[in-house]
Order: sequence, then structure tokens, then C-alpha cells
Amino acid sequence: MFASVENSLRQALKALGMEPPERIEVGAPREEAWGDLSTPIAMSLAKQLKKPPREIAQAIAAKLTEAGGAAFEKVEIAGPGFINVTFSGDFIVEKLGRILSQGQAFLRADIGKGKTVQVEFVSANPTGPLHLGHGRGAAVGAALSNLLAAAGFRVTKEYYVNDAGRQVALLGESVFARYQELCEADYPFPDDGYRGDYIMDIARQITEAEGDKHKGQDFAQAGNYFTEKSCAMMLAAIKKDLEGFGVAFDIWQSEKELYKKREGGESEVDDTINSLRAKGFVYDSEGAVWFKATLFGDEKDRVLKKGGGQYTYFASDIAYHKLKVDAGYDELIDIWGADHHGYIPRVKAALEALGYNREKLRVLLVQIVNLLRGGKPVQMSKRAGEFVTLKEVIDEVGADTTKFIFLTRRPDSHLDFDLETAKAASAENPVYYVQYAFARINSIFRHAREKGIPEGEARTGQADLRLLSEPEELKLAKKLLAYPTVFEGAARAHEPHRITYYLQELAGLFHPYYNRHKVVTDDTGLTLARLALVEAISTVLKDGLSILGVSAPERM
RNA sequence: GCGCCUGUAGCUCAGUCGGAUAGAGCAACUGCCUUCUAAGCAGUGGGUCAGGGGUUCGAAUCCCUUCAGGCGCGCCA
Repeated sequence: MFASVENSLRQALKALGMEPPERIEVGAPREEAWGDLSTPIAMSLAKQLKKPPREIAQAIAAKLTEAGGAAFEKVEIAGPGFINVTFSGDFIVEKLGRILSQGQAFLRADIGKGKTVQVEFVSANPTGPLHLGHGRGAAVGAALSNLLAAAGFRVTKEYYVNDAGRQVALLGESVFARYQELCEADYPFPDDGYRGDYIMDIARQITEAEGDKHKGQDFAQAGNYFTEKSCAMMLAAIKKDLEGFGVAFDIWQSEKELYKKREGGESEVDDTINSLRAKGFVYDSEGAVWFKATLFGDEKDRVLKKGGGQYTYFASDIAYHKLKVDAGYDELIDIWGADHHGYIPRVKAALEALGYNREKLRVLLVQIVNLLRGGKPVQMSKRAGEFVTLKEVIDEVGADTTKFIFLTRRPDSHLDFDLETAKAASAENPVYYVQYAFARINSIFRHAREKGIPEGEARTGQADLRLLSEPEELKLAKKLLAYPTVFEGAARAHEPHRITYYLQELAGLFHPYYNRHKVVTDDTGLTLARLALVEAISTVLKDGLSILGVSAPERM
């Protein structure tokens, strides 16, 4: 709807002999009474044209009125030089009909055009259960993936599993120590080991499966088994938690795989480092192997291989990102916790050094979540094993509510998550407000069915939308027609939260309408028209909720 | 010390690429269920957009600076 006015504006400007700027600013005016659409274009042009803005606005408005034809009810000049456009009722209603006839195709802009994009998110180390911060990443990543998929991208969701290195070894040793404890053998618990109860649970399960067969063994001897087993079990638990949150991945990429020697005796990581070395971006110093990250804008050079001979996490991460680029994706999106932000320059530096476009990778930072209960911070210490897991939060407040809370914030905003507030089954949870609108509409449908009103095409096909003449109805129709613009903006900006706010606003128009006007009445024509309107509302609500990954219940 | 993020109503947060008189929910207060679901509706009050400078016809938005909070600056992951 906005796009058509943009075109009309372009035509108008050309007709006046003005060069239209690349970006034509159009937006909804703040006050409803000012119209449906507003542009400050005349003021923007005032300087270069050396004419008063209102004079320019007059000229543009005249042309615009011509170009718009019957679509516009009026075109006005207001304030310092705004051009305000009000659409005609017929135009609105005609467009509304397209939501019903075209459905999703009308709502969603194809901006991806089949391009492939990979979204990597969560990627938590399999050394413990997911916590709420991971949940935020999961909610945002899944919603963004849905959004991009709906916008015509071919999306692959990937979880990078850090199943190699010291941290998982420590997990294995922690479990090993607990296992020995269960076997009444003596093994010192590692100093910085993982102390959560889940470690004991894993040890117990191993005891059940293996008996005391590893009793008294050396960790050097049994370490691999314990590490691999613990890691696999932890990963299974993580998958289950994500499933419970309604988040699924297409690929689980193992870090360990990147270290596996292939036929030539080299691993993916070896190859990557060799390739960097061949390009002259690697040097040896103080017994370690370094990457010249400073050549590509990073603060300092970074170690790839430690003095002890092991690769750093960074080394495998370069290999991983190389793998992603080589897989041929058009775009890569990484969703990281904000505490890793210092890591961005080095990864981008590595991509550039490898000869790739560093802009191919976009990193979306998700801020830390502060968990509160009744306004007081919940103390968490991963070392001591005291923390609230994502699963516990979902069990307590529900998956839909948890997601919705995450998706009503910009990802980079610091977030206070209060368990008491979140689980209050009141309107304090805006998610219910939106879901309730959907449930109410379904209730209307059930009622209509009982009254013997036909359904589906037989119903919508007969509806004469011009009968929708209440101000609330036109407002609702306009709001519905704004959805494609909101959708497109959200997809382009990678900001699912715009959908969340839109849905709340739409529900905020529906509820008063519901309260004031009956949809199903004795007036058959009006009933059919209103049923068509609320059907369009439910279509949009459902589409938006599905992008957010939030359920749309037909009853509440 | 340097870098990144944040600071908007009592609380939690939106605010499009710089546009008109600053927004929502919650909390507080007053009303509304014989009627398609009251998880709802109608109404009231609530602001130095952290402070200060600058750019602009116009700034919550851009620039500089100060203050406050968070995070990061490892041969950790």
C-alpha cells in the first residue's frame, strides 16, 4: 500500500521536473486525523530547490492527486510542509479483499528470492543444561529463521557443537569423578570441574549401563569413553530442551569433526591454517602459531596453536566459518551472546584473510538476561552448579510466554526477566492478549457455524466488504494492510520484534471492536462482511504468531 | 586505561533513514458480564527522552563530552 504511493510520488516529482531521491520517505502520521500516510519530502527538497516547503508540497500534492485517482480520498498539506494522504474507503476495502483471496502471498514480501542463508544460533557448549540466556538466543534465532524463510530465503538452521577441547574433557572428568564416587572408589574431583546435579545424573546412568567396570581406572585410560558418553548425553538433553521450546535445527555441526584427520593426514583445521599460512598471514613466535589479525583491523594478533601444540578454539572457529562459506550460502548469520562481541573482529579478519568477503557474515548479538523473582535477582553460579535452567523456566512460565517476552525486546537490549511477572496469568502477559484475539475470532466462527452460516469460500466469496463502514472496521482494515510493510521491514532489518509489536497493536484494535460490535447478527449481508474482516484478522494473527514460533490456540 | 552495548512514565520496554503536540503494557484509581470467551472493554492521572554542548528549517534519533550500569580486552571456551 505504501509502495504504490511511493511510485505515485516518484511520478509526481518527475512530472514537476524534479529528480526523485533514492529514498522516498513515507510513513504513518502520528495523529490518525492527519490521514493514513505522510511524507516530509517537500521539506527535504526545500533546501536544494530554494523554495518554501509548502509551495513545493502544493505542487507535489496536485500531481499526486492526479496520479492516485480513486485510491485517495484526499491529499492535504499540513504543518511545516507535510503531505498527508487519506485513502478512500473503496480502495481500502478492495485491498482487504486481497488478503482473503491471496492469503499469505499478499502478506509476505519475497525479498530473499530463493537466496540461501544459514542461521547459526544457540551453539551452547554441551557441558551443562541450557539456561535462560540460551533461550533468548533460541527464541530470536528461530523467529529470525522463520521470518527469513517467510520472506523467500532458503534457510538452514545450524547448531555448532563444541565437542572438542578442554571444556568437554572437563565435563568427562567431572562425570568420571562422580562415577568413581558412586563405585566407592577414590578419584579427586577436578578443581574447576562442573558441580551441577546433572553431572551426578549422568554418572548414575553410566553406572546403570556399565556397572562398576570402570571402577578404579585411570582417567587417561577411561577418559575418552566418559567424555564422549557425557557429551552425547548432554547433547541429547539439550536437544530435548530445545524441542520443548519448539526450536529445531537442520544441522548439528560437530567441532570434533573438524579435527578428524582425513586421507591425506590433514584435518579441516589443518587445511585452513595451512591455507592462511600459504597466504602469508601466519607466523611462529614464542613457540606458538599466530594469525596476523591486525592486518585486517583486529586489535592484536591471535594465537592459532598454543605452545603445547593444541589448536585454540579460534583455530577451529576459522575452519568452521570457512566450511560455512564453502558450503555456498549466500549469507551467514551468527547469533552470539553479547559477551562474545570482542570476538567479531577476529573472525571477520580471518574470513577476509582467507579471501572471502567479510560482509558475508553478519553477527547478531543477543544481550545478557537477568533472571529475577519478585524483583530480586536470582543468584546463579555455573561453577557451583547453582542456576535456573531454561527447562525450569519453561515449566514454570510456559514456552509461549517465554518466547514472547524475548521477542518483545530488541535483541541488543539488556533484559530483566522476572519469573513472578512472567507467569502471572493476567493481562500482564501480552502474549495472551494476542492469542486471545485469535481464540475469540475462532469462537465467533463456531458461533456462526451453529447459526448455519456457510464456511470457507461460500462465506467469504459472498461477502460484500463495502458494507464495512464503521470507523473501527476501516481502522482494522488499514492495520491489516500495513502488515506487509511491517513484515518486510522486520525481515530486512533482521528484527522479529517488530512483528510482536504489530500483533499487539492489531489485537489492540480488535478487542475494542469485538466489544462494541457484534459480528454475527440478523443482518446477513453485514454478518458476512464482518466475518470476512475477522477472518482476515485471524489470518494475519496466525501468520505473525507462526513467525514468532508462538502457538495460536483456537480456544483459551 | 581502551573497545562494544545500554540509559525514554513508578516498573518492563517500543519509538522506522532526523519529521508534526513522546508511545504501549503493567502498576494506581473509576465504571462495564442475561448478549459471538471479562485472559476483554470504556475512562483518569503519570515525562528535564541520564546531564551538558553542537549540527539542522526540525533531534529521543546524528556528532562531541560528562555521568551511571552491563559486557569484553588470555597460548580460556
